[in-house]
Amino acid sequence: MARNHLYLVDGSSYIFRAYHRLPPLTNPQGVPVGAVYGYTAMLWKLADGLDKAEGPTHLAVILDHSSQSFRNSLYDQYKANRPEPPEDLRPQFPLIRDATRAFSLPCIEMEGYEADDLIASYTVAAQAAGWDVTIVSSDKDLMQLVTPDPKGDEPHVDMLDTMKNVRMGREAVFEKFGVGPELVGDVLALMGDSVDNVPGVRGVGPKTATKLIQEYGSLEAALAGAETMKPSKLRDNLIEHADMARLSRQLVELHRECPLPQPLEELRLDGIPTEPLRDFLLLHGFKSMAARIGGDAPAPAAGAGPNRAAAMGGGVLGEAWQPKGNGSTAPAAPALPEHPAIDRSRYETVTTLDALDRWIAEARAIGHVAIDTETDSLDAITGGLVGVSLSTAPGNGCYIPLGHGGHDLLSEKPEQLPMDVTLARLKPLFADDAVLKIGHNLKYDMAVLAQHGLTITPLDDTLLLSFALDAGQHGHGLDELAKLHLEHQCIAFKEVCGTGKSQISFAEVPLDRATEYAAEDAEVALRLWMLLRHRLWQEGGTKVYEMVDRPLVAAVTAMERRGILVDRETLSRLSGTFSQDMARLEAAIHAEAGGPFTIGSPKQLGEVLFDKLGLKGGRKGKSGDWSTDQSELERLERDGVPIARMILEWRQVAKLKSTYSDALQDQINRVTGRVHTSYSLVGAQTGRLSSTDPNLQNIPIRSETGRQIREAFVAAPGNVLIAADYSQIELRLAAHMADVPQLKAAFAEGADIHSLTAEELFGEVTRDTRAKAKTVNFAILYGISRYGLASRMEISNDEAQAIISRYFERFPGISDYMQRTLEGARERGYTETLFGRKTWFPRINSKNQGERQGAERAAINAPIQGTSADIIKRAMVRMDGALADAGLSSVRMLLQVHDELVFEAPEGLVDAAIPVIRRVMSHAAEPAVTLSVPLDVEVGTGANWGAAH
DNA sequence: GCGGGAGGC
DNA sequence: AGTAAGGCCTCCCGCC
Repeated sequence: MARNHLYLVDGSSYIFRAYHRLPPLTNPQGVPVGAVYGYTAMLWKLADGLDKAEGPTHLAVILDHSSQSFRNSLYDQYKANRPEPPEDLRPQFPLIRDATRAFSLPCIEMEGYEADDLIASYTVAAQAAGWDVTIVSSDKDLMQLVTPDPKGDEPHVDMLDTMKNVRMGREAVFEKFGVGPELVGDVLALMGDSVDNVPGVRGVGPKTATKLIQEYGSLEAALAGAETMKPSKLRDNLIEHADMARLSRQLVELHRECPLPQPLEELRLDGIPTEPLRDFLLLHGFKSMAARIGGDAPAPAAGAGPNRAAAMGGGVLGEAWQPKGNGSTAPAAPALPEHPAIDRSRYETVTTLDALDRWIAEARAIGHVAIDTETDSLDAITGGLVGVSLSTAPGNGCYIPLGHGGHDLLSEKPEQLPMDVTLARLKPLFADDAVLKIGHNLKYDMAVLAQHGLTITPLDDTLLLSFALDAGQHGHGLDELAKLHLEHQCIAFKEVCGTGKSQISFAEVPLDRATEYAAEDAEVALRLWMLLRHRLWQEGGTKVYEMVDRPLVAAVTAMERRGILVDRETLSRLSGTFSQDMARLEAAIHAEAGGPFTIGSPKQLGEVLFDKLGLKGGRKGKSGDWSTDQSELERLERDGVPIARMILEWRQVAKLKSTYSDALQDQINRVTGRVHTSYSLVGAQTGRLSSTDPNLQNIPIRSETGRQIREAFVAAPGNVLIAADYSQIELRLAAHMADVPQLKAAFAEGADIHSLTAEELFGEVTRDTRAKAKTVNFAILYGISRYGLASRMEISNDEAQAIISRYFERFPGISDYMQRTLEGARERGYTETLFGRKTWFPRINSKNQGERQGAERAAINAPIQGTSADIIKRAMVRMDGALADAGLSSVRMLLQVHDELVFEAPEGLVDAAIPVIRRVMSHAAEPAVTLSVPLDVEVGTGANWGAAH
């Protein structure tokens, strides 16, 4: 018999978060109900988990009765400077009680006590009765209640963040505070809380507070130890504000012995009467939820898009709360309110400070704002800011021109606000924790604004939202999404600025036209955000978005801005050598061919080789031309055709020269003197990053000639480059995900994985069998076929098939994994990484064999490649903080190459940096995922990138 | 603007 | 019945 499990819902804090995270819905009476909707859906989800292992047997909602509590008598400033809740949130407070009553759930509040104290008291009482407790909240104060050290069968207390759908136990508390729950109060007392106006100690934030408590073991010990600390500002502050710290400790202490207004047993959850609930849902227009109760509720509107499938799930609630088979019964949302069509004539051009302030106030009042920046070039690192557009709701938008005109002596500079004054006013808004900034590819806007000292936080990015939901389904450009989701055609950039030679800078666009274009982008981003946020929340996928991609924006922006130093001299010397090599080879090739032709033209080359010279065995591609690819030329070379080798060499040198030694010189930024690549966070369907302008993820390394290019990537004077890469990460993940005991054991022991495979496949380990085994291992990751392996290994299809069969026999987990993955992809249409990142495969059930097989191979590869991408991204998100915590802020992460991170560090700090880098990377999967294989990280250092390997 | 070819993981 | 037959990318070039 499972024991009782009490869920305590922190209703007051939930509604604030729901308000900021959900679209501003209104009910048929025009009352805003976005937060109420979120709250209702959350209750639904919780009550729906009734029969599940971790689900509630008892449940109560706890609310703040009033803002007065014993804390006010301790400290009259407590919560004194809390801002008033936003206008459209206030009417939603009483509705929270209505919603709770509609579910016939107990709603507990008490004069003079805050919700936190009631929650603490119920938690303690339930624990004493031997119950488990889950606190539904993300309030950091409540983390003090999490059971410090769950042993065996003792009842436990954890927290559940329903918005992010994550449970937080002791580990999560550690991750956040660096100490166990029992010391959280001490940390909180030191750091203070500006929202609640808990004073703390001046100059002590979360980092220092954690460090002090870790070092001294408690607040009192830290205060006592201050006297013996070495003289510093911190020491002075600790001594001077010791009383404030002690007062703060009392303020954050939870009152655990409040009288319980309702006894524990009365909180039992055993069925929800449907009548009052349906009435409530219909009253507020939550139609699809109402429809799922059954009865005479009207069916959701036809064509409700993504909501429809969920709405047709039907009947869950009416049938005594049986959870559905797969357990993930996110309630369907009400149809989003119809917004008026986009009307560009309503946009405002902001040219006065009064108007600017009005927009800023509007953004603060509503709690979110969509932003977009316009520049005079695509280069975000040094491009000039031309204007900023804002939108706070469907139907509005403005453009603030800042850098128009002045480039053309004939045209006058239009009337506009001064840039410095405007940015000074926008700066606090863009950094305001209470105002969510929405945009499409905010990494670009962040880079542009960073030039002026502005930061953007917190943020939501519609590009990343779309990617989290629909990777593999379609592109994620703003215009494409507007067409797809809003049925709206955006003004194209080229309609405003033209193309080619006659293209003008955005700074030259007349203000009326610029306003239409720029404000439209902001409004479209805002409307998309409403839709996509909502879908993400319904369809799942928030975890990877919240924990990985969203925090990555700032990390990647910082890397791009840092850039990497490239030595022009080295490159131009290489270009010279390559020119000579090419001229020499060209002469020899022409002599051999009996006349000049364009070697770089595969068409001409094919004709020369197979028609003119009459070489045998060529094959033709679908264009009807002879194939002249590497394998074809290598075949000719083996047949003793000397021109083949020369052509191969010519191609290699030509590639290196045009793509790297020549092109990279042009990419050195005039202003910074460094090369700043641009990373796309949505460039690869699997979740990998991609790099462009220039692509720094394909700098040569395999050939000796190519490797010389790497030597041009150098550390700044006094610094060293550190290259850290995951060893065999994809094979390790395959071993874990497919659960292959031999492979896992080999990785655990640090054995050579290709040798092990060679032993298993061929019975002996030689240079030759090891090389073959390596090829097979990689082919497996890419979704093997006997044909592919045969051509790669230059053996017959039958031989290739025999090797594959033997591989599957030796490692049965691999073929099971492939089958499972494919079945999942066929049924659901997508695959998932260990962290829950989805990739869609719309062609997985195609009737076209080629398409289908291609999708199958991709589907086998995606979870492995994608999990690897998730892991290195998690490492990147944590890296700067970890380095800073270790006092290594001057160690800078510069590049990511899929399984490698490159850093630049002052010479004296290299030895200190390496263990930090290694630790962050090798533990990056944790705590979300515990791998059954170690993640080894190989680290090299050097004056240049070539030497660091 | 496409496709072949080649650089990386 | 026979074909084509390794995953994820970006960049350059010739050619249309």
